[in-house]
Amino acid sequence: MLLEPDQPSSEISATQLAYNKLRELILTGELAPGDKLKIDGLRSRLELGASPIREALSLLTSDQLVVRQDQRGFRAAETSRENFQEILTLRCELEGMALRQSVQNLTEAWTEDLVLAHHRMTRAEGRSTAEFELRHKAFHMALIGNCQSPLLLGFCSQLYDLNIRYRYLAGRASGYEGRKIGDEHKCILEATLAGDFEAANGHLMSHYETTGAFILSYAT
Amino acid sequence: MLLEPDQPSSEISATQLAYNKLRELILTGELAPGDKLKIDGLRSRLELGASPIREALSLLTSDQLVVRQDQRGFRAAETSRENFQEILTLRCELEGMALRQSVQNLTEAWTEDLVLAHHRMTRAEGRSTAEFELRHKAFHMALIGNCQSPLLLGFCSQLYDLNIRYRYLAGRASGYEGRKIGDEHKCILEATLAGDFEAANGHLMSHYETTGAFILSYAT
DNA sequence: ATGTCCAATAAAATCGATTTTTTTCTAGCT
DNA sequence: AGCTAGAAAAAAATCGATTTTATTGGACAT
Repeated sequence: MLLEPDQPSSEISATQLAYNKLRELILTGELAPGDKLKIDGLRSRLELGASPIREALSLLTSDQLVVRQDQRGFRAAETSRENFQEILTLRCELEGMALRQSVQNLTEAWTEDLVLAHHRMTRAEGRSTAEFELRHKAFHMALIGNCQSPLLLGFCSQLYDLNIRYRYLAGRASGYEGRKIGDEHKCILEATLAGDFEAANGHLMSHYETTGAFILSYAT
Repeated sequence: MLLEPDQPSSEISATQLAYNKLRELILTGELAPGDKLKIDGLRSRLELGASPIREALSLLTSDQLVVRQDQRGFRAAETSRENFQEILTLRCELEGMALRQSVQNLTEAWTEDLVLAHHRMTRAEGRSTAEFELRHKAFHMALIGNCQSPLLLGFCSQLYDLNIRYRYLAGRASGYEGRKIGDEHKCILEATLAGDFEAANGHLMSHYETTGAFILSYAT
């Protein structure tokens, strides 16, 4: 018989590790927009060789979180009011599209995924920001996860990340103060479970627009 | 005085070179769907070191042209009928969206871009496939290039590439035989220049649907 | 003073070699 | 025969060092 030797949480490649860490640093603003990302600096900061770091930076470039300059290295992508608007608008359009398709294909299995994702998010509300943000994204992805288009989901995931970066940059918790965020999610969930696309989409869009307006009011 | 010493066409990084070549090889099917992409093999084939090749493969992974497997290397992405359908559908939706916005913002400068792109495409008709495909993509990107959303353009560009790969795989020229492709483009162009989104979109969509049907009829 | 050229420094990009991991092959066992 | 374990081979992933490219600072000439 073959026993699994209790994999010691390694198993993950240095490239993946670098990607995860750098992504986190940029999303949270610890690496600020426009910052030069020197290979040597990151090498000592992450205690990794140049190769996995360069690979990770290449991946982040495709995610629009990093910009590569000819032979002059990498920087964290700049931010701007226009860029934020663009992300917000496009996100609404693509997620609306994906939500419509998801609701059209409504199944019992997906219903269960949704309920579960929502439950996990509410349970994570008290915990760390990182934990909640993870569950929050999972919930939003679950809402559109039944759309039968992996490519569209990938685009939405990317836009979600670009958007959340602005929320971090505007200061922690911003966008959520003074709102019953739990209620908003509940409305979206219930309309979706009921198969009512128009209602669900309305709630979802106003959820985004409200958060967006908050963030814009904070921006330079 | 400072003379430009007639840059000897280098200036391009090994990574970019690897990216361009590999992308071409995969799009044209010279590297077939599912093919194992061994670093050593590519190293000798492209006469480059491992680092730029790995970086290029990472970028192509984000493009969905390559798939990375844990610590088991890279392969050319698989193809399937469903995947093609997904690409086609999503492309129609996103390009429709982008075309609408482009037409709404119609300007004299953009009009000129369009006419120019169309002219270059028609002039390239007799020349090499590579030359024509370049101009063909440029024309289609120009049609939606006035939409004021770089992110959306990026998505469309990616979908265009994924789509054209299927056209190559179905065999050269497929999708175009027995059609007056020039006329189709002309219809799209003229409706767009006239600011008639509905007409332009109709022509564009049927252009894609027709090509799509051709390709599907060839697929396994 | 201002601008240009050149040397010195710093950083990016790339390569070759080493280390890990996966895959393949073979011998031994039931 | 079929299966498992372990050795050998192959490939991926990573590292350290080298090469190339960009940036900085200073001397010289206008």
